[in-house]
Amino acid sequence: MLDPKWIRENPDDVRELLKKRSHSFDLDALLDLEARRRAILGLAEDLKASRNEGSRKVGDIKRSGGDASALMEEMRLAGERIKELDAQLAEIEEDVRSKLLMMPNRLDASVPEGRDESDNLEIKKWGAPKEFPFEPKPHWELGEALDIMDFKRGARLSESRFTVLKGHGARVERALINFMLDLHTTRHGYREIMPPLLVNSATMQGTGQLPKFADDQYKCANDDLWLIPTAEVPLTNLHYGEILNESDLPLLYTAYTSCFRREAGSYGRDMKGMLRQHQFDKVELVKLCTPETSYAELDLLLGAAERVLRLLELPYRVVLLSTGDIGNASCKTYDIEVWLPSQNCYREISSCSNCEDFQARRMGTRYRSKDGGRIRFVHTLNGSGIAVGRCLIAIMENCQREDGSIVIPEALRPYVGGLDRIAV
RNA sequence: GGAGGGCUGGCCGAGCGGUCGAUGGCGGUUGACUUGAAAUCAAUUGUGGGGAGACCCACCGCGGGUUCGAAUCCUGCGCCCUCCGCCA
Repeated sequence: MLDPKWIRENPDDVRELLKKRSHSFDLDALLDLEARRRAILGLAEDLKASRNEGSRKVGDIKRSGGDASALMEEMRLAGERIKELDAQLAEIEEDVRSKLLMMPNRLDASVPEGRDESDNLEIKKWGAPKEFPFEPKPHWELGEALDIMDFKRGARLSESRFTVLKGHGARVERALINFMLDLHTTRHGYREIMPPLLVNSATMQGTGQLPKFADDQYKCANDDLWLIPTAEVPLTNLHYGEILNESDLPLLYTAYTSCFRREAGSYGRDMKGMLRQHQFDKVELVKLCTPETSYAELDLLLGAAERVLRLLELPYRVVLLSTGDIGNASCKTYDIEVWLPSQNCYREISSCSNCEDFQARRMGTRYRSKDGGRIRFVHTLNGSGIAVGRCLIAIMENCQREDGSIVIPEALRPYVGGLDRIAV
């Protein structure tokens, strides 16, 4: 959520922002509503001030044994008028808030302008795509041949975009989770969290999934609970409504969770294999920090995610998302894309964002600064560290041999009981 | 699912229908003492909103109601805790 005061004082900046994000939002309607809100607020507050004073006088008169009935009648009428104005105000305020919740975040100056992902800026490349002396197979062919991925039964149990991992497939998935969590907790200073996978509406609103993106989420029919689309949601909201001490910052959290996404609007895309699933595993990284440090923290977070791929020796590149591709809640986002030989291109495996105070405002998460104790909103950051299922795919495709077997990266072997190869 | 208890500031906790935005303690900040720290003492310290400002308004889980006036009375709801039942 943006600061409403900033919005009404800088309408031109807001208009430019909306244009850059190609976001259709009726700013004039909001500004209009805000003006009405303040006008009515002024009336109501003046009336309340006079009622407060009148009530004090009634008390004084009664204590000294006088007759206050005329003043009491006057105050009763004022009270009725106040009730009317308060009702109008409540309606307008709710309207303002629901509009504010639909607005996107501001953009960092370094974000390149563009229409879509083709305008993303490549920042760096690490490792070189391997040259195969044979035609590399896609992971779904490898997975079915090795009997470690079962798409047919996944679809039968649930529907399409659900996959069953079997044997070494399940084992490597689990090994990757442990490998990543160990790395982030022992080398990067993150605290491991095991959060709920079902969260309430307020929590989903805190990180920005609601109200705008309700269609992308799985909702429980009989409860106010939603399946999390990413551990970003429970991790970032851990300190919902709290005032933290600056000395406690930055807070670094990591969690492995399953993630659930309806993938509405992506019909037909990536239907083969398990690149795009309704349920997938992810290790997430989240930071709460001060505004002064958030961009330095973003670089560190990106580095932590990159390290996973480096240790696994998987070639990747980092791109800076353009204004046309960046998420609604983010000021600046780096995507890490891993090389997938079967697709002959890089595919997203991590997304690292600085949301500044956008989520903190929604969550009411603030901190008391060391100097003078001023209270300010924290900055929140999140990134995948990294998507586990896609990492499994990347290993299978990048480390495949001509005979259809897969070589396990050395760094992962301690996590799979020394297994160095998956073969038929 | 059944029965009971609770929800007040950063935290803990007191609160009579009328200067209660709220006693007190802890914590924070500042100062004194100290080479420094601890301890001790003193002062100070809620959040949000409106206004150029003096200042004003709101907030005691949330929403209604009674009243000139509600943290306090009535009412509906939510959440938390305890016990019983069921259960991995």
